Parts: sequence; structure tokens; C-alpha cells
Amino acid sequence: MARAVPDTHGEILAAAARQFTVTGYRGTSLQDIAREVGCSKATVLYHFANKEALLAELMAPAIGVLRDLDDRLTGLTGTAAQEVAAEGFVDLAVRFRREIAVLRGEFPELLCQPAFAHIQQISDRLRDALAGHSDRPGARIAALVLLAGISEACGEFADITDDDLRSALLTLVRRAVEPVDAALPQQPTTEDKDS
Amino acid sequence: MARAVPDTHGEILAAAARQFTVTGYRGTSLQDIAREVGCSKATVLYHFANKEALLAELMAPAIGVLRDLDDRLTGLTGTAAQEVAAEGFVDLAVRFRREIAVLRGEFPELLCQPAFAHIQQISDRLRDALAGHSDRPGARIAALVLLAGISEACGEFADITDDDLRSALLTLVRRAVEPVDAALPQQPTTEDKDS
DNA sequence: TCAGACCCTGACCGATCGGTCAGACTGAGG
DNA sequence: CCTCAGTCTGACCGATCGGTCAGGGTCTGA
Repeated sequence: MARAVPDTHGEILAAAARQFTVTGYRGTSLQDIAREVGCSKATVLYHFANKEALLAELMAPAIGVLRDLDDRLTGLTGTAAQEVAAEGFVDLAVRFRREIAVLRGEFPELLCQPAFAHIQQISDRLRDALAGHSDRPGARIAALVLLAGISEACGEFADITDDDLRSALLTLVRRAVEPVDAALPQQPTTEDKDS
Repeated sequence: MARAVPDTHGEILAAAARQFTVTGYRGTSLQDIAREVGCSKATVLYHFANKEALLAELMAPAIGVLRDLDDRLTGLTGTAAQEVAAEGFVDLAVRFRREIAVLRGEFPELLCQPAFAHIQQISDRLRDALAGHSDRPGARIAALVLLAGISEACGEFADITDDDLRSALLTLVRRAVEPVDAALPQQPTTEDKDS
């Protein structure tokens, strides 16, 4: 059979994805990646301008989907925004479990890099949408906890199929999100003083 | 006035806490800490055997409380376990917002260090308790999302008082956790197929 | 006055990091 | 045959990391 063209570029990308999910971006050296691929560190830097470019190419698809979701959210408010945000983010988190796991806690530093310039604003808008654009602390807190928790947790359930994980998460979010409509007031919690 | 005894040890600890929460454990060098304190790096290593020992002393109180919670959970099952786990963890997360933020995503590596040997097992037990010791995927997923989300999110709400944050989180957890007892069935959500 | 504990430091160490560079190898085209 | 572009590499760079070490100040108690 014809010797397959050695797709070194793709192999490096795949190896980087694996390593990043295990030891994080900063915790993975170019040497580590080169070792797994079976090439030299210089080869990695021949195919990618620098370490950041490698990460950027790895995250590009996920970021594209995140941008699409952001577009779909513009103009929506209240329950409609919550539902779109919930479905959209759950789907994104499940599909890109691995990519999201890469950012494990390295968000603050990574977001400073130009390739990820607008992520912070997008995820802020996403959180607002999930909170139904309410400024009640309970709504904001619930939204952030859910987004952060889903991001963090998705990578842990490698044994669960995408469909199962998606439906379980969506059920959870719908149950957990603070309803924005005052139309259905729930029982007041222990104390509700607006000082 | 009498010159106050310079509590270098405490100053280093405080500076480390500040820096760790901003740039993470690995992202903070001993040099950074020394610079903030206004001493040499060698001084930092005079007061603490090594970087890990500095982190360990910083986390000790939080770990103690976590251990206590773990003790209180032994023997509990079902709803009782869920309630104790929820209250205990929310309280812990709020009180030690800063300490928890330090571990921002560096859990996997840090847990390998001897000082944090049993944390993983404790948090596994905590998750099981919050899931009511159910092995249903939905329950496990909800528990993990909530624990991870609360850990991640707590540090973000510096503008909210402990009490407000605690009650908001507790309300969220009670709303979001998957009820374990079939005894009190709530209205079935959109779809409830047990495949 | 002196010894010793305590506190602190500059200089230094080996390791590792991301990144550069000149050059070797290879295969296709003229 | 030669050329040339594409691919890859070992050697090397400066920076930074955590950590060591010998020694200098300072205070206290005998």
C-alpha cells in the first residue's frame, strides 16, 4: 500500500490536544508534545509559529461555535434568552468537552492573549442571557455556577455518551436556573430583606 | 512607639494568598512573593521549607473544615446526606472563597502532592453524598456540576457578602440537586424516559 | 564581653522553559 | 545532472524557575 503522507501538522495538533487536556496548557511543554509525536521540538515550532498559535488552532472550532451562539442571543431577553443560552451552551460544552478542558483554570492568563480577545465579553453576555438579563444576585449566581460547573464537569464524564450528557445537563440547567418571570413566584426563602 | 515585631512569616503568607488568587499557584513565583513582601526569595525559603509547604500552610484551615464535613457525612444517606453536603460545602466554599480560588484548575497536579493526598477521596465522597449516593447519571452529573461550579464561581463574587452568597448558593443547590427519594416526586420535567 | 539563636541576604546551582538558526535530507521538475 | 522548495533536526540562546549555601547582622542571656 502507498505510504500515507505523514500529516505531521495534524499529529502535533492531536498530541497537543491530548496533552493539554491532561496537564493543561502551561503544564505541557513543547518538548512533551514533540516526544509524543516522535519528532523534535524544532519540528513543532516549524509547523506552528509558537505555542500560542498551536493553542489557537486547537480552539478555533469551539470559538467559532461560541461566536455563533453569541449571535443567536442578540436581541433575546427573559425566558427566551435563558432557553437559547442553556441549549446552546450545553451543546457546545458537550461537543467540545476536550477543548474546554484544556482551559482548565488557565482562563485568566489565556484570555489576555490576542487570539482569545473577545471570549471574556462573549461569556459575560452568555451568563447574562442565562440569568434572563436579571440583575438579582440569585439569578447571576445561578448562571455563573452553572456555566462554570458545566465547563469544569464536562471533561470528567468520558464514560457518558454525548446525547446522555447533553440531556442530563439540560435537565439540570432548566431545573436550576432562576426563573426570570415574576409571574410564577416561588416560596420566599428563609429571609428576603432588601436592606 | 515600639517598633512592631515584623511578622515576616505572616506577611509572606498573606502576599502568597493574594498572588496565588490572581495568577494561580504555578503562575506565581517565589520571586513574585518576595517582591511584594519586600524581602529576598531566600527569605521566603527560610520561613517555608519550599513552595509546596507555603501552599499547604495556606490551605490548612480550609482542609481542616473539609475533613470535618467529611466526618459529619459518614453514615448519612439519601436526603439527609444531600442536605448536610449542600449546607456544609456551601458554607465552606463561601468562607474559603480565596483559598479555593487558589486551586483554580491546578487541582490535578496539586493533588499529587503529599500534603493534599486525601482531598480527592474526600471530594469524591462529598459528591456522592450530594448525589444522595444515587448512581443515576443525572444525579452524579448534577452533583459534580454544582460542586465544581460553586468552587469556581465563589471567587468571582467579591462584591457579595458572605451571608447573601451563602443563602443564594444554598437555594440554588436545593433547587438543582436531583431528588433521591421517589417518595416526593415533583412535577415531571419535559421528558423522563429511563432507557 | 562573648556565644549562640534567630533572621536575612547575594550569589550561585541545575533544570527547564519557549524560541532561534544554520544546515542536512529528500523528492520533484527542468 | 542540478536546483529548489519543503521538511526536519541538533545545537544553542536568554530567561526564569525552585532551591541551596555560606556568611553577615542583630538581639539576648549568661
